[in-house]
Amino acid sequence: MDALVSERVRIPRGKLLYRQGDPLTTVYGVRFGTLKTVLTLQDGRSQITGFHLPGEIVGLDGLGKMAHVSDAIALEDSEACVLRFDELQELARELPSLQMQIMRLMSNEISRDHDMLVMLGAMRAEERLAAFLLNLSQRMSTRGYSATEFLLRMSREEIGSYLGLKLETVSRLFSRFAESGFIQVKQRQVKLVDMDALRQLVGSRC
Amino acid sequence: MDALVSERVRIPRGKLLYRQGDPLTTVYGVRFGTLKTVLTLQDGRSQITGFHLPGEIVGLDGLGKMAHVSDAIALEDSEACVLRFDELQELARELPSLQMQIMRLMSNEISRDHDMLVMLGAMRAEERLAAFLLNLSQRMSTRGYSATEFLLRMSREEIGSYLGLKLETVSRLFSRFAESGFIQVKQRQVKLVDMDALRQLVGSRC
DNA sequence: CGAGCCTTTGAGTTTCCTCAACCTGAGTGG
DNA sequence: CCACTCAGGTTGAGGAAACTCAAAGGCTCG
Repeated sequence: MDALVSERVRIPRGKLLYRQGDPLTTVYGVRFGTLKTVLTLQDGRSQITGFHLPGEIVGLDGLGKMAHVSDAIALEDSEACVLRFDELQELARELPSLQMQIMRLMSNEISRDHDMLVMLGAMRAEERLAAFLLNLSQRMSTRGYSATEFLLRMSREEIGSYLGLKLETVSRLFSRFAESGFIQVKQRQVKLVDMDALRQLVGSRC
Repeated sequence: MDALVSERVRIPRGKLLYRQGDPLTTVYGVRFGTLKTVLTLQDGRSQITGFHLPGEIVGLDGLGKMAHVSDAIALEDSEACVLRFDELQELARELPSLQMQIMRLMSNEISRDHDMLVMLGAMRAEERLAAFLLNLSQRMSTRGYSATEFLLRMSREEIGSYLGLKLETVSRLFSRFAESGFIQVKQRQVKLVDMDALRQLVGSRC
């Protein structure tokens, strides 16, 4: 796998790694930092389709059209390794396990997207934010960071865009969660105090 | 591709093709009929993640976990061809074009899901239904059916689940669209009268 | 240290949901 | 063949959730 990494790119905060419509010749593995992928409609409305942490692959969604279908933007100074898609394909031919690995990655992305559909389609604002925090917590912990205390790399507005809510709603929810003693928030520093309460929030509703 | 089709299965209306949690050894190509895929939460709430017409592949989302992550249910008497996944993988090794084709399929599904995320996250009820009808129209027409007149295979409730709305809301929207002269509806028979108006609905909002 | 962005909070509004009643049409049994 | 039943669909009234608009305070970064 490492043999594929032909080069690396640094993406300063706020800069694009790729742009909607760019021809797709490469996909990227996030090395460090955080990216968001954003899909923009003709009328200017946009939706964040994902936040991407180190170890995750971005760009796979454009493979069918051989062109990127979203913008990828760095939320903080980040680095990604470049995976030339033709080389990847070449190597996959010789290495069935890699082929399987790629499919697994894509399948997991589909699965993740379906979870998001449930979130946007069937959950209330409160539940969405709780689910978001728990998901982030889980991902941070698998990367060796604290599961309970971390820094949000994204603004309230970006969280809102991801969750299908307005920034004011997100802000109010943070305040409400803090009031209820579920979390502590100081700006973008978040501490999950009562994860069980959050889990119950997500799992509740009948 | 045809060599892969080891067998076919008929799925009578309302019956399951596979169930959430089933070990994944096969994926399916819809032959005729219509399927829905449904993701259910612990608390019983569920979300329809897709409607699947002939020519589409279902089951790819479970590949990462090697287990199905949704239920697939027939909306009408349907038939699917069974693609054994191990054979598929085997053949893909020899046939790079097939490998590419599978990736393309999965990528398209990711892309489609992202469009759904935008719909659920950034669009109003009215826009969602308009987008749904236009999408269905487009898919019917690529299958050789009329782009303007077709039979909905799903109930108002199922449309609602897919679009993140309640059945009453869907019903009211149908009535409103009909009143405005955009469509004609009689039960599940729909006729798109003014597709441009529908397109404008989707593309509006600033 | 100032400018601008991000965030918080409040008040009022809109959208969609909930609950409820009623209608319609397809299938069933007398 | 007709009345009955029942699931699916429509429509209305009222309410809740989230949005919009607005104002003010707090960080961050140049």
